[in-house]
Amino acid sequence: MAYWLMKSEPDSFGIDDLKKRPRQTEPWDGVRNYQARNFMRDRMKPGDGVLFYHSNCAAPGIYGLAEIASNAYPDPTQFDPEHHHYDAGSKPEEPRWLLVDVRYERHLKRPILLSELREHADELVGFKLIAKGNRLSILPVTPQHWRRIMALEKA
DNA sequence: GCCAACGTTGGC
DNA sequence: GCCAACGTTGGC
Repeated sequence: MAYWLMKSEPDSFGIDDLKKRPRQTEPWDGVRNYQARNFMRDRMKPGDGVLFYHSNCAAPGIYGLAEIASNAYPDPTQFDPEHHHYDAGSKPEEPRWLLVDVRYERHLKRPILLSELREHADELVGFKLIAKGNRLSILPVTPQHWRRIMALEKA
């Protein structure tokens, strides 16, 4: 069992939206970065834990928990010419982009903001989220970092 | 809105 | 293979 952090912009799809979904589950479509795709394809397994992160908003931070709910499968939006994430170079017989389903677990009792995570940088050495210039939308989280972040929720 | 950091593209 | 130009991400 592994742990992940997944970013989303709450203006388009936040943790509240995930909670309201049928079966509280949503295909995580639109990932167009090879490193993030490879995490989904090669390392994510159903049952893995997810920190649901809100980016590009007034108070960026971790707002809830989710879990991986499927193995990786082709992202249908890559084949839809009308879709914002259409990729003309990807062929159905050889899909370039994959996704996983993500299922809502719970909101955090309180958000753990990026600013607070930075204050605890000494406990989170190596956590890519607080590294400078991080832009990856899916990040692995070590069990140690997961535990420390969970402890912050209760602090 | 600004801008630094990063990934991708494409000419050579 | 190099690297400049460009587009995107995301905090502030």
